[in-house]
Amino acid sequence: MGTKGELTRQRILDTAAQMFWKSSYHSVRIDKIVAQAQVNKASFYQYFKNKEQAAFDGIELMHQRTKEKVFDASFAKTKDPVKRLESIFKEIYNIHKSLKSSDGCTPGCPFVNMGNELATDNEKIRKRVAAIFEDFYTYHEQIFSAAQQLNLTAVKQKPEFMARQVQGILNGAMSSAKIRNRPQDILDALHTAKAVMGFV
Amino acid sequence: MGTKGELTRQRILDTAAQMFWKSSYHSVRIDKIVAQAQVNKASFYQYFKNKEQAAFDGIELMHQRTKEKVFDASFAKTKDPVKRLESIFKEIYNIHKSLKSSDGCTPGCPFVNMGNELATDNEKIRKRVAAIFEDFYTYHEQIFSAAQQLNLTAVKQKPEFMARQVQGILNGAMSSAKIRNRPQDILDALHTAKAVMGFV
Amino acid sequence: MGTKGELTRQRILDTAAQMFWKSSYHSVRIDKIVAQAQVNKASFYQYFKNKEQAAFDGIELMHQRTKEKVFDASFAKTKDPVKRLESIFKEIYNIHKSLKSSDGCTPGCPFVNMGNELATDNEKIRKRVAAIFEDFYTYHEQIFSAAQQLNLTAVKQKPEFMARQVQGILNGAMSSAKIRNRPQDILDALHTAKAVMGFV
Amino acid sequence: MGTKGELTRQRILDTAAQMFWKSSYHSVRIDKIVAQAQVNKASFYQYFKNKEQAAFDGIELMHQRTKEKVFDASFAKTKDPVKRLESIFKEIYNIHKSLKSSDGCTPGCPFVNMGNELATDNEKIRKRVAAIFEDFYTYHEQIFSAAQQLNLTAVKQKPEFMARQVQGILNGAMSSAKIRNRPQDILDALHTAKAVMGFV
DNA sequence: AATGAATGAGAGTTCATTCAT
DNA sequence: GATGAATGAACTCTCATTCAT
Repeated sequence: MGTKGELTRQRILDTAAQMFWKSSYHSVRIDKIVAQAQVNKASFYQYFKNKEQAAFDGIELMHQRTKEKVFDASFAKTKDPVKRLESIFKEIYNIHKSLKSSDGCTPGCPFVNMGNELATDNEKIRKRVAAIFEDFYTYHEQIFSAAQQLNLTAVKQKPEFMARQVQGILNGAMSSAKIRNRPQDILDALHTAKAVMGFV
Repeated sequence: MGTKGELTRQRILDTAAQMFWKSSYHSVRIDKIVAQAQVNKASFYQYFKNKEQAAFDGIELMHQRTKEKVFDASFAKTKDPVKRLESIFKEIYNIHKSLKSSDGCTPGCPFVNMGNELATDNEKIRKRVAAIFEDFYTYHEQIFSAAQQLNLTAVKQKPEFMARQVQGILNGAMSSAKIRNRPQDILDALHTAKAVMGFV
Repeated sequence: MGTKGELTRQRILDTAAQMFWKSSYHSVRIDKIVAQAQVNKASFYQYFKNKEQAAFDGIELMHQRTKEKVFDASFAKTKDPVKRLESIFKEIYNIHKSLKSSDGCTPGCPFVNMGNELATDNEKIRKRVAAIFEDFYTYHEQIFSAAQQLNLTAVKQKPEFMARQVQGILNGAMSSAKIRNRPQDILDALHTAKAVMGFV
Repeated sequence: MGTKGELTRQRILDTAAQMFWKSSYHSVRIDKIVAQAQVNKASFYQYFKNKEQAAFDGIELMHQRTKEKVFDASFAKTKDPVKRLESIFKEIYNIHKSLKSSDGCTPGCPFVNMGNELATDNEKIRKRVAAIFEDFYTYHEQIFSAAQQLNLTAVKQKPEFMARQVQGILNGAMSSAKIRNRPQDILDALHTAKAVMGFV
């Protein structure tokens, strides 16, 4: 687990995931990853079959991290479904705002980025990204179900449907934020998500 | 105008734009474009300074085409704001559905695709894509303004704000459709867009 | 002779010769020549078999021009051998000085330039350049012979030998002027040439 | 220092420098260099940023080699200024004579070749070549100064001026040798150089 | 566990040249 | 006599990947 090799692997993976997120799969070169991670290029291939595998594993790393820092963290803060939703959007907004300050870039959603870039060329990656969104949907479903049970909404949609809509709004907002280089777009979309869910 | 060279340029540009859309900027090789367009590689460079320029011009081609076939066409069909919105989503859905049938791919939004892939690496492209969305916003503004004037909605938001939200929903839905390989996601999002705009 | 086609040919040839002189054979592209000469690229090939032929004919054009403007002009001015030599160097210096003023470049000797660049790769060009120098030698021979007959020098060398030495000094000076971007080097070498010839 | 990579770099550089010398910058292709040096093309780019850098470094290699084998070697042989000058010309002549025997080519001066070919297009290279000649001038200055001090010459010129003249004669002679494919021209010029310096 | 070095395949781009009108 | 358009071949340079130690 905490062996030297495992630490090296983690460093490479972390570096790669960040770089893919902030730029794109194709425009990040192995050379740059290993330079940034301060490892030899051959070490990269000791831990990853190829670039695709690093991207694949990198997405999963981002998944776990997003789960923990955004979704689970938001759920841990409060039981109120509305506040949970607010927290999710705000956490993502905060990340983007601080990245824009430090790096000057608004990277958008790592899953949408990689998914959109590779979906039609790489079925394996497409499916992995799709699966990650399935996981995120469960959080939105919980929020909406709870809101329905607590009579916090009059909207009659099914939670599974609503979950996809809310994640779609969030994804659209992150693309917007990236393309317009304007993190605020994420926060703006929170209002829309709440409106859709019937959270007055 | 209709000169032979201009036709060749159009053929290359059309081919390139389609390929970039269905795959991605980086994974489309010049070799493949010229093979598909049935021109010599040197001809490509007679008409385009470089790959980036072809992508740039290709985005603009898609912009004009989308404007014409989706937005203007939807506006020409009817004056009813709700129906106009419905038509926009449905046109896009139809395009995706038919592409999935013919090519097997769900390509998503060409502007989001290229924007997300290149935004952080290429400011010129990012700005061009952002400008295209500004143009699309004007349609949504018209729709929402008209709806307000016709008392078709009780929502009090500003049209400029609402326009961005609706386009965001649409973009999110196209990403979803691409990543899940499910054009239906676009149609599903129509319901959400209408809800947000207060179109009962 | 003065036909339209002949004029076009002259314009191309003149342009090409100038460009080869100021840059180099390989770094001047046909595209640039025809753009500068304002002719269609196919016209270039109507008048010249290929790039090499244009260079070949261009050298000959420069030869005729140099003969006329530098050597014959210097001989026409005076019968005094020393003044003839001085005039040759000064003419060449003036050309370089004025080119540096107008174009910012010190192009050196067109024959040495092309000869040095192509001699080992292109025997045809090498021989042509060598032949041009043989022609120039005759002027220097005349100068030195006359000086000997007029007792203007005590140097006993053969005129043919001396001619090569003087042209060598001149060529060395033009290379120096080009590489150091300093036309004055040509004028400085006049002193050396006179010393070698025994012109006190 | 003597690492494997450094040896590879040296092999590439040595090969490139020789090829540039014997042909020209533009007519030597990377493909040919790597074939000759028996390395992969990518290895070339591991050690050199680009072709220009290889040429630049190649010039410096030639500089060091010429310094050592021609100038320093001539100075090491004797303290007599006249003999030192003779040795310089003779060494260069020998190199050319032997190259003509082995390769059939008379390559001329590597610095003049590259300088003349690139001076007007590439300021970086021009300056480097000019700097190399500045270095060579110091040897000629030493020779002429010593000759003056030893009363071996009656010529009153300044050593700095004389140095440029002698190197000019040498350069002119090497161009002549190359263009006429006649190494003897270098030896002939020795007589001229001595005459100019007043070495009877 | 790590690294210096190498490489096949291919990327984007440019060139001199020719075709068709 | 001139031109718009096309092209094969080659160019410089880069990439993901592997070898040898």
